Amino acid sequence: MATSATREKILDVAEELFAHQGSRATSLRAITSAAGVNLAAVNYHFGAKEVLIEEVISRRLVTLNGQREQRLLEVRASAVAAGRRPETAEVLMAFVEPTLLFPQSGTGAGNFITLVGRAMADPDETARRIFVRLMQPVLQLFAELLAEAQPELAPEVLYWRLNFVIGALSHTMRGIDRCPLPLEIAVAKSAPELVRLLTGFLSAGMLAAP
Amino acid sequence: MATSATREKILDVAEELFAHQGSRATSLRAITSAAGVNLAAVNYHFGAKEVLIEEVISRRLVTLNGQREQRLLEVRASAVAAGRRPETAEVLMAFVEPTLLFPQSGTGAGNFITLVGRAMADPDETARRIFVRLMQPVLQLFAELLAEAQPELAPEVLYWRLNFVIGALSHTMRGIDRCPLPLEIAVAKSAPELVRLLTGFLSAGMLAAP
DNA sequence: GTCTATAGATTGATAGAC
DNA sequence: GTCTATCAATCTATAGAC
Repeated sequence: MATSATREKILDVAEELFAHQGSRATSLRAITSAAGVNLAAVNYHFGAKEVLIEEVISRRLVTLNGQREQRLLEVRASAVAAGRRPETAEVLMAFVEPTLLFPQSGTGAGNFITLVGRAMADPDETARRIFVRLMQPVLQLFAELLAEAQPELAPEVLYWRLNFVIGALSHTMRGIDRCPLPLEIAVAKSAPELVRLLTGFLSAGMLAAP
Repeated sequence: MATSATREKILDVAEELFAHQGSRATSLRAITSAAGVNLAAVNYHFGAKEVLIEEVISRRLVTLNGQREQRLLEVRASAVAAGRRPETAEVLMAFVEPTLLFPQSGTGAGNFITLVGRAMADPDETARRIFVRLMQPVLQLFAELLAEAQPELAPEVLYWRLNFVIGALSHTMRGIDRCPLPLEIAVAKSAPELVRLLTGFLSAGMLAAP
């Protein structure tokens, strides 16, 4: 049996604590006491802390990447059907929108987006390796579609611009429930507004003359 | 006496290990054995691990932020002298160029840029708090100059675009000595090329119609 | 300033009763 | 499946000889 009330409770609490402190700084005792379960339950259900980390990441990331992939393939299909190239703006929207709207998809999903926004920058090998492996296919597809939208762009320019896109997006993900930079002009924005602001910024950057 | 061979050796090794594993995952034993000094030397020279972390960050960040501030003030001064507004592209260049060229300013400075690129996303409160405090003044100045360059931009749009800039830059900093995203088209670039690519991308994003 | 030795706390993981 | 109790390892920090 894959599901169990205790198992799910552990996953939910671990997700929240990992998002705000990192997996390395979060002890199994902190998780089990906050979840109201016994310390030994973690090892009974997951075997090791590393497996718990992997499960916390993959549980929702598989779903999110499925949404991203579907949106990207729809963009490609409708471009092919119309006999045109995909547009940079719609490719970016297909990746960014599911990501920033994901917190609305279920309780605790907001913690998950913060967690994933940190995963790529995480100095902890364990978490980063798991994350990169799960992201590789959809990132590859994302890169292909951006290349189809701008075939005139040199591959290395496209590669680094894709990195700028991922950097801006993951920073936004980390700050989605609070203002990321502590400045006087800091103003919180709703997720749909952030989608619009971010895709507008990124489209202009991608389409800039090299 | 502020300098000592042992003290500097500890700082250099800690900088490298912190950059690649994070401060939390790096034990004092790992630092002292790699540095070839005694374990107790850390507490003799710094008093506590937290102070060592602060020292590693501030040692070079004060210098880097000084360069950034000087460049930003020069941009403002030359605009005032010419009776015009600062240009978005030159403001971005004043912040980005010293950052990405900093690794050439001394041995081990490349590790520092990787470290700082991670600091803002670091889940560890200690490192992030130290970092944010040191960054606040120059970030404030950076935001002011971007606002002077584009006074028509609503403050909240400017705030979030500044976040996109910082996100893209810090991601680039993390990957300056290797390719950040594991894709087939990954190609390493020299620091001056990255400066040009990044500022071009960011200028277009900042200047996009809202 | 540098060393050995160790205190004192916390960690991930497990054994075994129920 | 859940619990108590505990092991073995690791960590930061310090005391005190040299």
